[in-house]
Amino acid sequence: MEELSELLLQRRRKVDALWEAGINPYPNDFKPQHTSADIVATYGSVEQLDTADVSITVAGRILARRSFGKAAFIQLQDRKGRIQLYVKKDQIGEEAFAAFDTFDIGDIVGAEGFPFRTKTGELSLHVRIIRLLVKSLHPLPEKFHGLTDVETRYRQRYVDLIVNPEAREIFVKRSRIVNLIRSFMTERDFLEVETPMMHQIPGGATARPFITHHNTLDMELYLRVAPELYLKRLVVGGLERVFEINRNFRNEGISVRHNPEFTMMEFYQAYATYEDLMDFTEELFCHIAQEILGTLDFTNQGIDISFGRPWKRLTVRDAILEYGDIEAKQLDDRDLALSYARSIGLSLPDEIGYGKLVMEIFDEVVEHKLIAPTFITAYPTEVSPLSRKNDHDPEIVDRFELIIGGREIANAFSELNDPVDQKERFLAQVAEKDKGDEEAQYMDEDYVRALEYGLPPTAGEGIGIDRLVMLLTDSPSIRDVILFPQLRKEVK
RNA sequence: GGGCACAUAGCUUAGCUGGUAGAGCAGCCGACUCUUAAUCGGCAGGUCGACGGUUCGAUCCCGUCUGUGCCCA
Repeated sequence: MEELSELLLQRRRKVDALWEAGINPYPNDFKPQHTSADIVATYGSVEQLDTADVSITVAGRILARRSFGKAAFIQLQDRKGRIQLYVKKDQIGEEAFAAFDTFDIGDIVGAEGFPFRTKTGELSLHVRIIRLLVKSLHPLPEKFHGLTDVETRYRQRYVDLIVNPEAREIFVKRSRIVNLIRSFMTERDFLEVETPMMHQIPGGATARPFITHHNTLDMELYLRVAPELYLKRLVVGGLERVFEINRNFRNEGISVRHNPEFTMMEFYQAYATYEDLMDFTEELFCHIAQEILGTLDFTNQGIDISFGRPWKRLTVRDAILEYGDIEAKQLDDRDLALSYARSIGLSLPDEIGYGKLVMEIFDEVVEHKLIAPTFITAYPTEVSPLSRKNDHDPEIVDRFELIIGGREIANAFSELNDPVDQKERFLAQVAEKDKGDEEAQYMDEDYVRALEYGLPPTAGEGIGIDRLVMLLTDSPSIRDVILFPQLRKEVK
């Protein structure tokens, strides 16, 4: 038997007392017909309320209570917001008022009454009937500061959502953003699909997978790191425009930008190029910002960001030359570039490939400096095993990443649809894996076979939903936009 | 994986060069029929994250561990 604090014991005694009095502390027979927002919508603009014959029913959690002996104000919170209730002894009756007196902050109640304005003009509900619907056994956090301890906010998100309206708003916005994306895609004739989360061969991204096991089939399975290879199989199958909004899992570190499971929207459009997708992305992002923020100009963590079009486009090479302290002939020479990389503090093996080296330099000297939306293009073929080679320069691919606020938000490319080339690229990845690169990709024979049937010329893109939500809700950490972020085991 | 910081009542927190803790809110009792961080009087609530060490004595100093945050890889 766990030891309970005085506070918790008091609440439990109240529940016991209710049972003993023949009252169920957890009834389920109350149907609220209105929300707090309904009351405001209907009566909020009416100055003189003559509504004593109106009947409103609401339900919600008691967040605050101000008692005066024979009357009290309580603040009720439901899914739409908050509304003040006025409870008066000579209105609800002696017995009901005695019961009401035992209600605690945190309890869930149902009430019936009529709207009115208090002396100070606040629209409130004048209660005729009030009932306990759920007895809460825990005291809520302090009313003024709320819950600020980040660990508790993440571990007990339900408490965070009860007492911190800002937290709730973030997740309401997140839902709206996802809905906007979904309808934007659907209106452009994209088909929403669901592809496997459990892969026999993890593919579609350079990342370490989570491994799991299927008992009946006695087979190792991997949680997907990306849906890419399955979505492109669908394009082979003739579903020329598809998208999926779902979770990816990557067995990597946790940071303010990384959660082991995170949400991506991936989409593929036949007969499009990566350049088409840059325009498409600008349109999508501007649409979302306009709907969510009402503007294309906003601030994120105190820094001004504008979605004003057109967005800057820059090759990886030009970006390094612009933001790094390095000359072109230095960057273009592998050995000189390697010594430059080491001079800025990167520790890299001697045998590192030139493409990887360039991206290491890019990540170090450029990425965090790109605040305004910027499309970075012309990625090394070596680090892009699923992208189409550039027609004029086989060392680079037709790919871009979108960087906003110093963070990668999207990744897109014209798809590699030459099965012979794809097989060679897979083999190069396998060689890297054999050399010990745990992030290198696996050979996927069936995917090559699908390409052999013919993948239409296609472009595809992945957009990080969590990071997009961070951007539009001004959240400093990915944990603020994921309802239940991953944490270590809780200590008792 | 490395570095730095933090962990005190349900919540938000104070606590000086080491002498075993103080507040606000919440709670309980009492007063109060228009408050909104309601007000007024009283009361209670703490193995100071865990385990070791130093010391006559540790919330405080040292070590290890756990959790969290930030930075780096």
